[in-house]
Amino acid sequence: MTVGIRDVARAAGVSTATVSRALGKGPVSDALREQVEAAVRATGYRPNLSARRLRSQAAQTIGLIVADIRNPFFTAVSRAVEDAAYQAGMRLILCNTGEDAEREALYLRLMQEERVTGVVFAPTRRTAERLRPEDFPFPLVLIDRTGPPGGHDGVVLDNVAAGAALVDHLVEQGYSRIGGLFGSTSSTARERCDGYLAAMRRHGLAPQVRTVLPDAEPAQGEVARWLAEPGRPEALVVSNGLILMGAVRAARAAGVAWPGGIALAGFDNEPWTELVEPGLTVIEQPVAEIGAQAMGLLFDRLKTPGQPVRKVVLSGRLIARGSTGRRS
Amino acid sequence: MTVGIRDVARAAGVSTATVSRALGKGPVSDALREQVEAAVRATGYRPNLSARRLRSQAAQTIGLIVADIRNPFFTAVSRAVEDAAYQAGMRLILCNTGEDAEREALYLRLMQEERVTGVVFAPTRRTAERLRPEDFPFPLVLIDRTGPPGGHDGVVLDNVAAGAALVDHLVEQGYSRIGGLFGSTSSTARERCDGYLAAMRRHGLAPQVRTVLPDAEPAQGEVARWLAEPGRPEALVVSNGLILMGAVRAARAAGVAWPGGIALAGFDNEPWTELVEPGLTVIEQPVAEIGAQAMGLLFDRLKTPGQPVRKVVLSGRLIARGSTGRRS
DNA sequence: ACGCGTTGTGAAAACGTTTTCATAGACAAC
DNA sequence: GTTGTCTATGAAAACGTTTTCACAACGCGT
Repeated sequence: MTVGIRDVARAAGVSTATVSRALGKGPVSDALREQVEAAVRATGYRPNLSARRLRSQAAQTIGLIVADIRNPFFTAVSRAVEDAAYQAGMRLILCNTGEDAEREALYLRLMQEERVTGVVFAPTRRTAERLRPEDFPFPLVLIDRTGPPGGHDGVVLDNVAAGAALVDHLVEQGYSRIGGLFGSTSSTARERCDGYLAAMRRHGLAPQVRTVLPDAEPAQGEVARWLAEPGRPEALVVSNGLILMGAVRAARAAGVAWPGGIALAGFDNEPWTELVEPGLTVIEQPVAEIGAQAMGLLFDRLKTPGQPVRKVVLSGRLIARGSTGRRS
Repeated sequence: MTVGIRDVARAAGVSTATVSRALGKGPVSDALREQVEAAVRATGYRPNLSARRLRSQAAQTIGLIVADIRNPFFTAVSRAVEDAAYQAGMRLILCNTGEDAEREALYLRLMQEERVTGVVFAPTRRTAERLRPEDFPFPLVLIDRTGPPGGHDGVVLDNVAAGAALVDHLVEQGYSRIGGLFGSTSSTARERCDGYLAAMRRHGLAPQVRTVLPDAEPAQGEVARWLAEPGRPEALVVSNGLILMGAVRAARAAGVAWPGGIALAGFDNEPWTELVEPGLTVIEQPVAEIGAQAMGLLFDRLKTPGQPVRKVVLSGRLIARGSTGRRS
């Protein structure tokens, strides 16, 4: 039925071993190599990667496990990861967990069964805490979210500093009743909250924190409720792009303009944050570099398994726009 | 080193065949099945999927090949495809081509070598034209873009109708000098252009068409140039979300307000199109359904290989917003 | 008591490669 | 001329499963 390496061997008048070597990097005379290549063209042979993987024990595959590819942060990171992977001759298996610990476990098990070369993973806080390196036969690089210190390689934003930077900026612009709305599932959101709290304390201001599932709809609901309350904040710091979108929606729906009605500052410099008047103040994450660094860490560990665990901490960049204009 | 099925068999005191059957669906007595399950737990056995695939000739893998996962249309579709795939117990291999025909060919070859169960593919026009079913040993479902009639199953938008609908809407709102800016690489863009042209003709208006690489930067540049010309249009129809973003950017940069300065209408109801004042008029595509239908077609063809080629044509929905407000 | 299908099991073949091992030949050194 | 070190090659083992095949044990109708 399907043409295999033995068909090629027969057509070229050589052994299967020689075909394998000619196609790979083994030592073969130029004459035979050409014969083999001709035979490959003649037969239309395509190697069977499952067989190759089984025999050579090298999957040449990396797994990418994120909460939701529709989150533009993960979209951008995944693109960088994919580029690096294919550049290294590896394929990418994509998994969306929807912030669900059970699916995380399921996919991690799947990765073991695939015998993948490595995994890039953005875990929920719950999973990150019980992630033990010795349970995984492959390098596991954490992105965006981080686990207990010393566990796995990872690349994250300096979330505490970023959270504080937003507060500092708002204070500088004349705001003092600053609320914080953070995602409930990730260590990242918690760190950003920590930064927020530290900065508020430093400025002698009273923090108001709420948490929410990190998606647009829950965030919109929570902000709508918040805006309707009597002592509502003058400014809001939120912990990611989806929540920011929910907040914008809620403010629009409530007819609250900004920065007049409520100042808004968040994370992720998505294209639309510049476009929605008068522009949203955000911390820009170096998304492409996060993905590239993650793959870098992964390849390094493959090359030098014994090396100490490394965490790359990247800095965000504050982009001030109209949504945090000076308080009048 | 790594624990295999024979280790489990030894631990359970049975043959490897029995282990395989106990884990799969073969007939095994309850007693032995329990013994096997215990042995699996005890040994921490994880099946090797490469070996399983090699032997059973069922890859349980579907490939997804798109231009760029960062295009929100593809992001949303891919999420739907992934959901359907994992629900059916299959994994997803993701590939970005960047609208490059060479990479498309590369990835299609990769899919053959992976012996995938099926592929969902959004080809460039160039590739779509030379896509012959007999070259592929697996079902290939085209999304968004379409090939020559009768070639492959596919699910697309009714692009001609959608392109015309935007023109009709603009005419109704009082515009007559309506330009069209379309992507240069996809059949989709061409069809939307056809719809635009037909509608313009029907209304007795003179069309002005330009094409551009379907990404935000090229589009922004083209629109900026266009706006600077003397006989510039009063309204612009563009063929996808990225181009729309470029157009908005260019209008902003040129200080041209809308709908006053230039009316804007495009495709893809991304969240930000509602948020950027006064809202952008777009054709909404049923992204989730496109992905789901594609997988449906794929599974149908696996079940009934001989059935005639099917093309599912879905309708877009016009969402009128402020960007095409009545011409004053 | 006999044949006969059914069911559960194990031995061994098969899947399509890569890799190990053995060997034949070429060439250099003594 | 013998020995030794290469290099290119082929035969066969190996990778870890599933599947085929053979067979024993069992219940059933005659």
